[in-house]
Amino acid sequence: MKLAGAAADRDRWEARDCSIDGALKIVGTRSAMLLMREAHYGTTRFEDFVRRVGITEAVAAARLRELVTAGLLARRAYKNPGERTRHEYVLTEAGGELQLVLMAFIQWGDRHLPRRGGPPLDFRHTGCEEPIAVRLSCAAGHDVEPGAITVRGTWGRPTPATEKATGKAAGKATAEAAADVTADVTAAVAAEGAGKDVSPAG
Amino acid sequence: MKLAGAAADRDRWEARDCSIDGALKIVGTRSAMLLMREAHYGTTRFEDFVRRVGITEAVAAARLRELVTAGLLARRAYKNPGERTRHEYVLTEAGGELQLVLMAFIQWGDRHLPRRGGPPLDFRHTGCEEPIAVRLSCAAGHDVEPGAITVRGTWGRPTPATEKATGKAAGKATAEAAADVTADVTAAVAAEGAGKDVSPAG
DNA sequence: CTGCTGGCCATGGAATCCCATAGCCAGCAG
DNA sequence: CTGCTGGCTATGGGATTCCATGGCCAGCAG
Repeated sequence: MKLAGAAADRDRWEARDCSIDGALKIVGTRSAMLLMREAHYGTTRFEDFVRRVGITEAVAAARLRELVTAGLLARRAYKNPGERTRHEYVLTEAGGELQLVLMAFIQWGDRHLPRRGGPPLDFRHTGCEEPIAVRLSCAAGHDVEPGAITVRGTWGRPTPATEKATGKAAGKATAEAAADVTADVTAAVAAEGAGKDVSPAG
Repeated sequence: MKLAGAAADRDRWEARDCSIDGALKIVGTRSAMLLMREAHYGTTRFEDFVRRVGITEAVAAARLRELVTAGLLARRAYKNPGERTRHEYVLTEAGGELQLVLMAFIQWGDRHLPRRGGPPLDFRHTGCEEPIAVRLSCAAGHDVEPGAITVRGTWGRPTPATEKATGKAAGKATAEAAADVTADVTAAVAAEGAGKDVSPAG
């Protein structure tokens, strides 16, 4: 990666609003990540989560509640005929998109974790049956080699992307930052409060 | 995802050798993941890691040592003229390939974390300057939609992939598994006893 | 009414992770 | 020789994360 533009001097900005850090606050624990793994494998019931992940009910209950609050899972009532009403945990859109993170982990682990006998699971494209890989590509369709990434801060002078990315919500901050690029990062990038408003989807 | 083949019945196998779990043992803490982030942003010196990640020296020292042991970073001596010998931490190949995990986290966080003003960083393909995305694709070049993944266990009858994946390192296991598919999962994937009948799921 | 099951909460204790503070050591500057 | 700086190590305490055990509750079976 190459830092450029407003991000060029790494000591001038703090990565406080970093998406990695934010994501880790939600799925940063082993139990949370493995629960999401199980959800992607199709598990929906409390007891199945507990058994398949190998955690205690207390931890499962706490973690599932957090994941529902964070909008990665939705808790839904359902009822099989002749049975009592139960609850199931289903992936929301946000939870479903965690698939790329899970697949990236799996791909990395399959390649770099010392293990006897190759990867335990085989992931293939349904239908064409070719093996699946996580890749980096740009909007022009090019494969992106690991070193060919340029990172820019969006708080400085607007780039083609920040024009529309920040235009709607941070016009003021953009103007400020454009005027003085030095002492800005914590004001424009970092922050603390959080609005949470999540809608369960598909 | 669709579970198929030997993996079809989720209650018949344990995900103990799971790559996600294995990866989390190495980069599962906030400090480790953020240190890897900084390494990808080009940081190499101890003090810079401490300051830029915002952790204490004690934690940085411990985590860096673990990451070196795990093979994600390499500790190298170097000497600028007129200065004492110092050590730098540089990415190994395994560490470099964690980029997909980091980018997947960033992409997910940029889309789903509530935030005002859009993502703080902008990642573009060096040269062509188009925005970068993490994607799933198969060896035939197709984009893989989230639902179009078929997951199979490699411990059962060999798939086209396990032929060569396990062929070099676990030829014996493959032979055993092919001969008798029953007491397999615990031996190949998990580790604990639970020999039950397995119907050749498909 | 009692028993059973699935889903969940409460408690106590252990382990892990982190911070803050306070050193230690090597080597260059003075 | 002393001071200073970068790169650590040590100690003590707090927060988080987890496990094990046990209890609570809803609702269906008997």
